[in-house]
Amino acid sequence: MLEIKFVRQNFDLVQNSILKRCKSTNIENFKIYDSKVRAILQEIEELRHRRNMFSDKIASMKKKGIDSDSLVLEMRNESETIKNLNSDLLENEEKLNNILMEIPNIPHSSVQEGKDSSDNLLIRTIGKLPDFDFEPKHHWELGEKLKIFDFERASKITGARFPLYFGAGAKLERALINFMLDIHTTEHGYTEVLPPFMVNRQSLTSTGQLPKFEDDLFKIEGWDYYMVPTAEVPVTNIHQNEILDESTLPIMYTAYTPCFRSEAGSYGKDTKGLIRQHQFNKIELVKFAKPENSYDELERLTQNAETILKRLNLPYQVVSLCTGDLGFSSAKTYDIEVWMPAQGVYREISSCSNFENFQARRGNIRFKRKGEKKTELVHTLNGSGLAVGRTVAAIIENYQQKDGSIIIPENLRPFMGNIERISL
RNA sequence: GGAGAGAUGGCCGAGUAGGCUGAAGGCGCUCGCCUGCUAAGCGAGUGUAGGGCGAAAGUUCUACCCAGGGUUCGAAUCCCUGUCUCUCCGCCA
Repeated sequence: MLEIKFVRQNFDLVQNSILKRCKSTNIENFKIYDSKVRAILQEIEELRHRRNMFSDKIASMKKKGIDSDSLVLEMRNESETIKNLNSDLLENEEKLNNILMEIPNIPHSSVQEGKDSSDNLLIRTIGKLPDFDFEPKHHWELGEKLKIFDFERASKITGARFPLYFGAGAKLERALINFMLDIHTTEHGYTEVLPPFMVNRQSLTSTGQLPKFEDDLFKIEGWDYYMVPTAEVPVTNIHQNEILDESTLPIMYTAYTPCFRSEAGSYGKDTKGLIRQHQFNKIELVKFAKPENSYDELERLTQNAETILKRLNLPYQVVSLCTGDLGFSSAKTYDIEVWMPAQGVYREISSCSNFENFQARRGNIRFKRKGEKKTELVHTLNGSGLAVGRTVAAIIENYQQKDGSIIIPENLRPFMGNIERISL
């Protein structure tokens, strides 16, 4: 959320930034409701001031034994007026707030203007593409042949787009989770967190999934709970409504969670394999940083995610999302895309963002500098480190052999009982 | 699932026969003093948000004692609903 004062004073800039994002959010009514709210508020405050004064007067009259009935009667009416004005106020405030909650973050000045992913800026390309002397197969073909996953049976258990791993496949997924968590905790200094896998409405509002993107979520019927779409939500909300001590910043957490997404609007896209599932595993990196450091922290966080790919010897590229492709809450985002040989394309495997104080304002996450009395909003950042299912897919495709077996990346072997390859 | 107790400022913790209590006290924090360092000690200050006036220091008004309703001229204090925490019983991985 942007600060209401900022929107009021920089209305054109805000509107412009929505245009740059190629979004159609209409904020014209902001001005109307804003001035209405302010006018009503002023009136109420005056009336309340009067009421407070006369209440004191009534108190002292009663003490002295003076008759105050007429004054009481008058104040009774006035209280009624205040009550009516107040419901008027609430109504307008709600409308104003709804608009405010749907305004996306302002892109950082370094973010390239563009309409969609085709305008994203390539930052770097790392690693050597594998050189096959045969036609590389898709991971789902290889995986099903090796009997390490079975999408048919998964759909029987639940429905389309759910994973079901067996044997070395299940182990590979688990090994990667441990591999990633170990590197982030022991080498990059993150604290491991295991959060709830369901979150409430307030938490999703803090991080920006709600109110706008309810359709993307799985909701628990009869509860105010939702399945986590990403660990970003529970982990960022650890410090919801807190005032952090400056000396603890940056706070760095890493968490494994499964992620649940309805994938509304993506029917027909990536229908096969592990790329787009309703449930997938992900390791998340989350930081709470001081404003002046947050862009350095973003670079570091992105590199932390890249480290995993480097250790696995998977080729990838990093792109900076253009304004049109940027997520709602983000001011700047780097996507890390891993090479998928069968399709011959780079696919997103991590998304690392700086939200500046956009989420912090919604979640009321602040810090206090030593010697200062004012609190400030922290900057929040997060990124995948990495999406596990897609990493499995990438390993299978990049490490496939002519005979259909899969070589296990060397650094991962200690986590796989030291086996060197998955074969029939 | 049944029965109780509680929710107050950065933290701990007073305050319920309704009216200068934005809220005692303590801790913490900030500034100053003192002790050749440190610790201790002494003094002063120290909530948040919004609005008015002021160049600023400041000043003034409004709101906030879990949340939302209600009673009342007036509620941290009374009533209702909800949420969360704790204790006991039951059940259970």
